[in-house]
Amino acid sequence: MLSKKQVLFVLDEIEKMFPDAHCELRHSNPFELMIAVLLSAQCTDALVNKVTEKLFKKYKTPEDYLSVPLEELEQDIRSIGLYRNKAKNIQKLSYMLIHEYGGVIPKNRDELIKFPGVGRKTANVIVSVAFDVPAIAVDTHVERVSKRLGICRWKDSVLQVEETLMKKIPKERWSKAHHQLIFFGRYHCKAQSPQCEICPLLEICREGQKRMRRRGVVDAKK
DNA sequence: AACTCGGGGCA
DNA sequence: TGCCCAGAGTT
Repeated sequence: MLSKKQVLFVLDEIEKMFPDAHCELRHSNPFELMIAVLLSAQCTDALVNKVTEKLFKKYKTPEDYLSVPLEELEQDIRSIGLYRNKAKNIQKLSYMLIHEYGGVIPKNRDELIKFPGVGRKTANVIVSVAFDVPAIAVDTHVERVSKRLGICRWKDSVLQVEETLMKKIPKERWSKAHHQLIFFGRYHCKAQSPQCEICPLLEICREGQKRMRRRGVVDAKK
């Protein structure tokens, strides 16, 4: 596994590639962010942004989401997959927010996870982006990149990946590191086509070197 | 750990 | 056409 120093090298190299890594979900307050992150599950955020552009004009408050029939909210987010679950969760979440939290979104993970549709990953994004609380949300990109590079072990669970990242990265860099790993995973070290040939991290990347060796064998056969 | 929800985007 | 996408809840 990579040492702390090597992990910081990774982050510094990604900083050169993506100096403006940030949350790309459209939102102008914590409540909108909460809705947007919930909608983004198993879906590209470009699509989420397209939907929320209209959605946030129609619905401003938790009360707004409860003022329409479930079927109407479903139609408003229909172009996003899993829309029946998500519409139901948004209304339930809105009800809880009003009746149990006085309309104020809690700032700690343990409270946020109690909301339907909000898991550990979503909660981490909310606290880190909306409230500037240090956190590392492990999604598919962060997990894949961490395992390929050798920051953690291949068979690590999501929770183990998160713990390892927190251990190897200084707390003040957690939130930024999260977005850096996201950008690196989404735009460079893609699930289907990692661009190892032009990757500045190849020299310390376990999976990248393995891939290049495999490719060398293939090329030699030609 | 495996399964389900799911329309849109892309090869 | 087939496969995947800033996951979470249930079994």
